[in-house]
Amino acid sequence: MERRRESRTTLRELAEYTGLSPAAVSYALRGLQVSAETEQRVREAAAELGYEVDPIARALAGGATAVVGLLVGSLSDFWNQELVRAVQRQLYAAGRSTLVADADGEPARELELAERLVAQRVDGLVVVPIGPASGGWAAIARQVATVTIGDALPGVEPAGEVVFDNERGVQQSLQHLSNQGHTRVTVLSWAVETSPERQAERAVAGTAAALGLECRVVPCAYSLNGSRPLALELLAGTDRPTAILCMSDSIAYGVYAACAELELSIPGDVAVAGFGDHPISQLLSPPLTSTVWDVERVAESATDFLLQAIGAEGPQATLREVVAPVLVARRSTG
Amino acid sequence: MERRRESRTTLRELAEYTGLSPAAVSYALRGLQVSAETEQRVREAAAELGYEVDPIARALAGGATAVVGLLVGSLSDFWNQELVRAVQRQLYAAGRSTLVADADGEPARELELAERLVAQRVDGLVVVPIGPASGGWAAIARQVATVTIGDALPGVEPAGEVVFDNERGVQQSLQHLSNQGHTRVTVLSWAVETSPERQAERAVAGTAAALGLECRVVPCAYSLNGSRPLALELLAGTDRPTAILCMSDSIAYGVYAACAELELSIPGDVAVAGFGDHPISQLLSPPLTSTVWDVERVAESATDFLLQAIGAEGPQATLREVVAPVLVARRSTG
DNA sequence: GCGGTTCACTGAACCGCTTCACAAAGTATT
DNA sequence: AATACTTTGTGAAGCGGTTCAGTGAACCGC
Repeated sequence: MERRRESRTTLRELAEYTGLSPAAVSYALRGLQVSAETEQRVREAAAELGYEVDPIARALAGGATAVVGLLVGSLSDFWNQELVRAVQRQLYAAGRSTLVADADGEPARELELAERLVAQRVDGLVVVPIGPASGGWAAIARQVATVTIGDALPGVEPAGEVVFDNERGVQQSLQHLSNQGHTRVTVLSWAVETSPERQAERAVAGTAAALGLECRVVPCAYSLNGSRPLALELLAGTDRPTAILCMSDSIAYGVYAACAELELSIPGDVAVAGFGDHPISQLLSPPLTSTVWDVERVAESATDFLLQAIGAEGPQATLREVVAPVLVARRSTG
Repeated sequence: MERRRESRTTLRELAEYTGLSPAAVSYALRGLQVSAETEQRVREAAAELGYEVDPIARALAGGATAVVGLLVGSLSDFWNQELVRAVQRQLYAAGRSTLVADADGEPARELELAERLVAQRVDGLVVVPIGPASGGWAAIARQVATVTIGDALPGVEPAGEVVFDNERGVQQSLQHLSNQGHTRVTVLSWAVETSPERQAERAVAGTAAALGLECRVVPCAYSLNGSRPLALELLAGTDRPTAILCMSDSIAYGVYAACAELELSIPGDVAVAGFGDHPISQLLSPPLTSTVWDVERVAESATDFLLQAIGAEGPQATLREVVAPVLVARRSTG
């Protein structure tokens, strides 16, 4: 396409203009080492000439890029889409750009994407992992401030993490289903086979036992299209569960679709509960019972943590926030 | 956070290792100017040393970044979220990363974001505008290959554009509503006040007249939360329309929410039609009548155009694709 | 009035890659 | 055999910032 950059004014030009050395200007622009008077003068000159630092040059020279990588395990999941939007917005407000990468449900792709982001010199990394994270993350976290949302990364002491209290979330959901008189519930969770000890599953087993529920965990892709065929199979079978707990609203949508195809009524024939509470869930018919993980709140904490970590001098203690589940009972569970 | 980049091997090291000059290696890595034999040797050495070019350095020196900017007018719109996912995936397949920016419904913010993306040295720009695009776009398009999706950018001859045949889309929708016996329809469109001559509105007026419909166009934000209050007002009023045509499914969702609050039945009390056909729309009750704009297809064309433009030598003719509307009649319109 | 600090600023090297002008060697042309 | 192109490769100058060692002036206590 043979496009030319319009030549923006450079720091050197600004230096000449102000009669200072490039070094002085560089410092002045960052409020370092120079007298208030000089800083002022440089600022004004910069405004006059319409000067703006070149993020690329700054990055190469070892400075910050003002770009943050946002690595999402599966962008097919609607809740994650909302999360991306929210994080993106927060980072924008903090003057940073967002490099988004989607592992598209392939755990193996995550690390590669992370490396790519690091190569792009992102100042920080927000990871919404989809297990099982292979090794190699430690090296990433060593090079760049990393915050995780949801699952943890193995062998990594991230700068910050926002974790969902899935255990309590599952407990509440199962409790609720049990209260509604359900006894046979299937849990659709994308993570089961990949990391056997994961919270949610332990919680399922424990709580189910306590409640006397007959409970089964079935692995399921993290999207509408992933869950529909599975749900069809599940619901068409002879030992249809009386309730399905989906570890994401997107999964629940697939179940709704399957029910529509099989002409099963919710919650009459089978109750359905989601996780995450996407804005659309309350518009479904029946409105979907779900567990709220406040997207905005999560995004805010994550970016807070990240910005703190980026700003901090040495390695700090891991910042951590556990997000409490809030069950919203709607009509999909009776 | 005081994080150190692990020192990757540099091109200079690779040059020493192979006994060539840095220049030769640089050329070899890009398959330029050197003998096949040398190229081979360099490639092998690169593999041995685990060398990978530094995208930042390359960008600064004037090469390509392999990063594409994706600028979305409103990421609150669910269809746009899907579009971002799709474009992101396509670009990933082409070996490129995506810098996502969301104007968050503020037309004024778009240009600033675009400039930021250009400053980041993106190789190309995909813009999903929300009008009215102010001037300044021409400068952007001159610097970087630009593809638009949906509305056009004023004063710009983009490298490519994917446009929706909104005119026919609206025609079909109104025709359909008319066929269902509706006479008073309100169109919710985010763009009305901002650019009076815009396609859709002209189409509305024209078609409405032809069909003998009493038709009103009301400007509306491009999201669920934006349309709900508006819909409440509209539906609570005395001269409630018999049908509402929403220029995005997200808008329609807000109308559903309003109907639920007011206990109005769809399509009994008011018919609703959307635009874009988000995957969830068919799960609503009643399933939403909408007009399909195939996201994957749109994303593919857009990235195709962009990659061609990036690869091309001189300015080319604008690549253009008009996406035809496909009306999917569901129960929300009776 | 003198060593010792601190403050404000400069010069030059450097980040890692690209590119331009040019050289050496090989091949074609007349 | 002399001239003129190719082909393959080199050296050095950028790209636009940052940073580090160093310099001169001002300030300090005594």
